[in-house]
Amino acid sequence: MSDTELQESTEKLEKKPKGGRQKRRPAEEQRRALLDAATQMLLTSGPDGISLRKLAKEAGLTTMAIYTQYGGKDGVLHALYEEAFLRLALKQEAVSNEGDPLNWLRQLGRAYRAFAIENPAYFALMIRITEPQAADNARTDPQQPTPAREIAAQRSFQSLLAAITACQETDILRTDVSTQEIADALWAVVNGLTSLEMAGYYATVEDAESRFALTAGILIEGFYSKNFRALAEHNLES
Amino acid sequence: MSDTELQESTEKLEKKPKGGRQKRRPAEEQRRALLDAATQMLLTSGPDGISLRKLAKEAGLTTMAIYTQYGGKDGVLHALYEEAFLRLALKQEAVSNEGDPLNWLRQLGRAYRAFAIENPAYFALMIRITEPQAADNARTDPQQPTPAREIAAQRSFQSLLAAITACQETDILRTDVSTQEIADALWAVVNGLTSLEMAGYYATVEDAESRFALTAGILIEGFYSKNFRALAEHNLES
DNA sequence: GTCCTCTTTATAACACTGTTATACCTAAGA
DNA sequence: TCTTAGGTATAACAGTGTTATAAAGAGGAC
Repeated sequence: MSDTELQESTEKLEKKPKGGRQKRRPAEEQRRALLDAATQMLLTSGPDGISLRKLAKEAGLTTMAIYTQYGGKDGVLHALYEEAFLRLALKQEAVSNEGDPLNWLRQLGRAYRAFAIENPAYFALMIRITEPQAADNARTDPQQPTPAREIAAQRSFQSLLAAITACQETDILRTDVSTQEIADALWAVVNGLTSLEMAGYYATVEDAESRFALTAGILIEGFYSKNFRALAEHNLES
Repeated sequence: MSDTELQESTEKLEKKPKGGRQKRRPAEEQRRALLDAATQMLLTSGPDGISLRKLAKEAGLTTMAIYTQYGGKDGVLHALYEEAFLRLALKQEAVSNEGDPLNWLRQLGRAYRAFAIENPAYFALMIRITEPQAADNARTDPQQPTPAREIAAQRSFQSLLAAITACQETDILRTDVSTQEIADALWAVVNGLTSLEMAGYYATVEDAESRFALTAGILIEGFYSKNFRALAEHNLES
């Protein structure tokens, strides 16, 4: 993971100066120092271990700077949240999309799980904001997207949609179900399995891996096209 | 939901008096008053809205009483957590287990989702403690069960295991995969779908229902036995 | 019934948290 | 250079969970 790539995306979020008046150099440095300290704090102590006062002390600033730069604790968490999705997206995009589209799809699922295992703090943050809070709220006002709803528009979701589309175009997966529906189903399952594993539900890594392979595998097979299903069964018998 | 049933189970958790010396009547009343106030606070303000000071004031006690009765905030949350699983278990057991075992299994899944929709605060609490925290910890010391691991031993899981066993005995579901494996798979999917819905991922209730039906349906079909699969396809064609 | 002991109380303090009001000061525009 | 809008620092505010300490209560022993 290159820092420049992360930096690029982070700078997009920079607030545009309203009146053009700003201490520009120090402001960017502070933003970055703050985010770096927050990242470090997230990795070592988890999402709950982040304290504004410790954060300010770590970055050599006062708490007020956090408010001017990020608007408060929620702003810092949101920035980390976006960085988490960016890191996931980069990992998804690192999966080779050449060759068998079905293998590509499977590798995407494995990459999702691998990301959670490698970055448990980031994963915790991601599903934390995905927490139950405003299911009704989301329905009453669908125009205002809930954090969870944004995920569908995230970069990391694009790889999944592309892989499924490729599988549908090569007559591996059914086309009588929309790409979005298949993506939703696969995401729900992969995320559900990974969440349980991270929560310590499975006793061993082997257990977690076998459950993941079994469940995700069965679901994907359920979306096989008729032709591909016949082909797969034929190959299995011979 | 009858209060007596809940009371029964709650009293099981009562700490046994070490020396036999205790103000018995007031102690039990306080415990209950505290838990009732906590339940009320959970339902109105969510898990984060619970404050020990407000709780004590609501129940007409001081904060110290909470520490002697529950040992602190974690103790209160744990009590609510157990009550949540008890309520879920009662809802699962209310599903009729007569007639078609496959229908029983399907209804159990729907009951899980219905519980979350009817009791969003309880559901939030349940998956909150199921949060990523100690996956590694659980693996290094499998004897000490993680909260998430306890779920498998909970009453609510027993219905699921029973339904799957019934389906296996009537040659509806495969027997080359263990009951536990099927239960794990179904739970991961149903919980994953429900979590996403409660997080506001699906725009409409119809969307959520159709995704639930599609994904859970496909997974269950993947566990069909050969005979039942042939039978199902035959019925579908005619 | 009286005394002793141990537990539960109540009060208050401790060490934090996120947030905000109020001055101060700096840096940019006219 | 002067003015002014902005960021900065200090400190206060309103909370939080937890804990030390002293007063009060109840139960068993005698």
